Amino acid sequence: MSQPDDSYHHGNLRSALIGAALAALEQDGPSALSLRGLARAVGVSATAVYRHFANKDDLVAAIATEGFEGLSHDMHTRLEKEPDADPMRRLVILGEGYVAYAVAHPAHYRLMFGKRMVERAAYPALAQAAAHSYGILENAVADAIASGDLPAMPVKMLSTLSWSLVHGLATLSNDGLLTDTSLPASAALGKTFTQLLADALHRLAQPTE
Amino acid sequence: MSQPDDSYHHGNLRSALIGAALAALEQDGPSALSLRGLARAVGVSATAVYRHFANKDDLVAAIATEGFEGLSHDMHTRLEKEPDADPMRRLVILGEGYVAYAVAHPAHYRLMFGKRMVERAAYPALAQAAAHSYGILENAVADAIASGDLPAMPVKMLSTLSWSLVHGLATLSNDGLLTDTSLPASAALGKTFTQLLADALHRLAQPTE
DNA sequence: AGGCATATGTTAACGCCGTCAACATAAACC
DNA sequence: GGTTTATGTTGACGGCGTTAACATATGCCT
Repeated sequence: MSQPDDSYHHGNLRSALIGAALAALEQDGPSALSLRGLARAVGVSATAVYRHFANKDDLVAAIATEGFEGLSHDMHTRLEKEPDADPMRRLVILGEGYVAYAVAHPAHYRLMFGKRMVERAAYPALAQAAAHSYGILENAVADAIASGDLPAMPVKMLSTLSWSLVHGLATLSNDGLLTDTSLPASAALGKTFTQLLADALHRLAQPTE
Repeated sequence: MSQPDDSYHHGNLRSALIGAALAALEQDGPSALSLRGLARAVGVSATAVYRHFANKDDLVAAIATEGFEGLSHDMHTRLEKEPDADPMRRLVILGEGYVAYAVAHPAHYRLMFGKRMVERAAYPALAQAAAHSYGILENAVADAIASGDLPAMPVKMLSTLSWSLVHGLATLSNDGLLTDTSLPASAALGKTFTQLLADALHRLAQPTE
């Protein structure tokens, strides 16, 4: 009679709140997220939230942290599906997966990079989760440089370049800026762009041959 | 005794409000932007704002519109400074300028792509200003394709790719995600990345030579 | 110049929000 | 069994966006 997940005082409020928050996010967008609304949705008084989160930023940070963990998990899973992929193929898998995750969870993704999260320093778990996600990319880039598939430039440089590309595509798509009908869907663009960048940089790494 | 800019009922409230909003934005970030606060700063009652803006979104849209106009102006100015630049050089100028503008006005830039602006359809002036900014980039990409400097791919594809890169870099920088000390400043990264992408795509456009 | 229509601004109020302080109750532990 | 601790509630405060009703200045028409 003690599942790790629910069953005590009033149910597992903390995770119930996060669940309600995710639902509200994907349904009504980040601006509609309110602590009182969540409490209402879960059937609890407004201030009960403060037994589990110091304040709204704290809740948002927890959700953002979950987002980065989900992203990392997603990318690992995709990599494991192709164990024999070479470094460049792994990079493309990551880029494609990154964009796919972002467009599959637009409001969540927005929250992960939202305004209040600029002070990540105050939320170590969030900072660590974000750093871990980035680390997956950085490792793949480092491998591709080591194998000679990418130009011999600083790892952080090429990692940031790649991250910028997929993050930019993801946010443009989630913000509704890519409405041109002649363009493929954003998830497909993620693959195309990553592949294109990989090919172009690969070519750059082989000077004359 | 009738300058076009101020002097009537209480001063030019509309532009005073926008000015106060920009100041508040750069100082305290977008989340601290409140209509009541602006009214207070300008020395006017809270509801006076509604004589000039239908609601908060309307104000934000006006500010975002100004942002895109400023961005377009900035990019045009940079292009005019190098009248003899070839298509690829013009692309690099645009990419560098884009990032420079974003990091010079971080809060303003965030607002331009903020959550509430997803419904750009409701604000034609904003949609048009944004489309114009994008058009500058698209023209430059089209020229570079026509001159054979970029691969013969759909213009919108390469334009969106370029935009994604600089937009991603800009937002990552503005959100404080590029804290690695070994990395150059974001404005410099803007130039580096754009140049790198241009070189790589250029190389891709010359298959075997 | 006088008078009306319009543009602009104010006061008061509503319901929402985040948050705090004080109080209540259930669980856990000795 | 009684106390500590975790969890939840009520009530209140000030701030927010927004509306309705009222006030005043400006500008236009004759």
